[in-house]
Amino acid sequence: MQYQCERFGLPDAEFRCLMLFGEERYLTAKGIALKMNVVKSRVSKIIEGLLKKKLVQRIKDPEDSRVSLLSLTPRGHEKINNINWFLNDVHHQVLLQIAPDQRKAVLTNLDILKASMEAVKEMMT
Amino acid sequence: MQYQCERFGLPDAEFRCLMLFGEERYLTAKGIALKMNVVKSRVSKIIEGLLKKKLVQRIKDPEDSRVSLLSLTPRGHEKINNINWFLNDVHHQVLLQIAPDQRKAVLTNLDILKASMEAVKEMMT
DNA sequence: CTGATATAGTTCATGCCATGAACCAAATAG
DNA sequence: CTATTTGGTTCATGGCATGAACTATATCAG
Repeated sequence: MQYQCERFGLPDAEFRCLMLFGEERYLTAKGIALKMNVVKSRVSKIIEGLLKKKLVQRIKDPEDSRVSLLSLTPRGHEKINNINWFLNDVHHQVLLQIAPDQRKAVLTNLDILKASMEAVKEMMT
Repeated sequence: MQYQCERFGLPDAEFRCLMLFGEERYLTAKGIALKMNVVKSRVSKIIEGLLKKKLVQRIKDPEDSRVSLLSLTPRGHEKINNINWFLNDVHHQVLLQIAPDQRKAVLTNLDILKASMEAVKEMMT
């Protein structure tokens, strides 16, 4: 069902992890755990899959030999580009479905809703 | 992480299944599979959990002895009421965060977005 | 009526998602 | 130089979801 992430031949978690490298060149397991909001043991597993698929590579941090630095391989870069291309296309199509004079309103109202939901979430701690 | 469904002491899938009984008095495994969009074997598992928690009960369909009819127990009704109460409260609070003269706009724009996304989804078959 | 087929459910093996505890090794603080 | 903290890995556990194999009942065709 929800495995349309299959579109890119990646399990969901690996997909999300891979996309993090769009923002930063090097990531550590800890950093990924933080960004993905999962525990580090989970990250180990995810990285394992990505390494096996040769989408990321791992080098030792010269400054701290406990940490390993993860970065994209060429294949990883290529994959991300494909994904972004697809995603942009979909977003674009959705916007095209909306009457031109409404597009802006939809977007700003979405932001308002988001902010409201986050405020409530905050309140509910 | 996503287990805030823990709030109601139910795994996510059981929660979603339970809520289906708000719409209909009796459900069959097949019907649940359809509504939840999962395969029937999965439904067996979910029902098992709900039965063990005494939230739903099962009787034989007198018309067709292959099917069993699921319905809420009193505890199940009570649970659903609690959940609905909570959900309504949250939705209400979110609305309260939005400036009164914007509320309607947010809602209608959300509908527009939803429709657009569904249209694109349709197109992409 | 009877045999073939369709339908409702269960069980089992598999795989992904996520957590938490135990553990190792390197870094840092006293 | 110990003691503690920190970055990672491994393992056990449990929820989510699928698909194949199987049981039992229902229905259809001859």
